[in-house]
Amino acid sequence: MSGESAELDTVDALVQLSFLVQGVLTDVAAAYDVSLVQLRLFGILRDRTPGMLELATHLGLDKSSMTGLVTRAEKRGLVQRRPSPHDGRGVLVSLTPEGHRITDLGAAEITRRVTALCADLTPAEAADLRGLASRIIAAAPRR
Amino acid sequence: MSGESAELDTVDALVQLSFLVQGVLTDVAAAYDVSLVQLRLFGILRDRTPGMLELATHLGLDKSSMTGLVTRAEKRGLVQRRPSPHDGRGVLVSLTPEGHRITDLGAAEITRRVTALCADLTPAEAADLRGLASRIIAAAPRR
DNA sequence: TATTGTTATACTCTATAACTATA
DNA sequence: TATAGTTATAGAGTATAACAATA
Repeated sequence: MSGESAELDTVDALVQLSFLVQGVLTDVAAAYDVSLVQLRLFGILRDRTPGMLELATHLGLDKSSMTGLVTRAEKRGLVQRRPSPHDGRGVLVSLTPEGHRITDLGAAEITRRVTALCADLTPAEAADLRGLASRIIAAAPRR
Repeated sequence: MSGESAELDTVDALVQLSFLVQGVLTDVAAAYDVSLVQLRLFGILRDRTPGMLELATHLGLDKSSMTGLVTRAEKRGLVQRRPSPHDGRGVLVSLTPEGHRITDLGAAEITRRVTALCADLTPAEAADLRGLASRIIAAAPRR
């Protein structure tokens, strides 16, 4: 919440760091002319071919919000809907080759730029940071 | 970008941590029925009484986006516009008492919940985390 | 009846371009 | 001319409620 720099307490440091990282994610998404939510959607589709409800759960959205999200990505040729073979009501969403391509490029760019943020840390310090962050993540309630 | 838990590299750990913290911020904002951007706006107004262009710069928005943002907050009685005494074209934006109230409550709640995220860290570990995060923030290009 | 997904509707947030009014 | 701000417009993203089709 606070202002420029100066001495930061732990809460301010974590909040500002989160804005820094999210800024990178948003920038990278924008470079491919998609939103951060779209990029998260594509990240999920990298490993899976879920239905609309499952996607909505993972992204924390209402199912009705998924319809527009997927439709817009579909119109741009980045994802596709296919009828579920097991359930006549369901559709399965998957990446197209083009969607896969920008997902991979985006992920690589995110890795590059977040790594660059840590350029001033020694390998041991980066490992410390990874360990502390991982413990916070592991302890946090599953969302 | 990755999935559940398992071993995280430094980039994944920072990305997931940023979502965790941003989730807290968004939750707290939603508890007061405002958006995260609104809460950031109020945070700026805590210390200052800027004009629209200055606000737009701080929030990384176009000036035209500020108009609606401020107007919606103004309609809810959380901020107010006053004509600038020095420049007949300008307006100065400030918090109302009610706006100040929810800003303070929101900030306290954020502190509480982000601190809770770190509950499993020892004081020394929290200090390490603060130091590492602060260095990343200090090294990052001013946005 | 319950579940999956879409549609209709309404609102916030955002940007671009054109405009008004001051400087 | 340049600057501060608003308006008009368009589109993404979101939710609620009502709906259709299938289970």
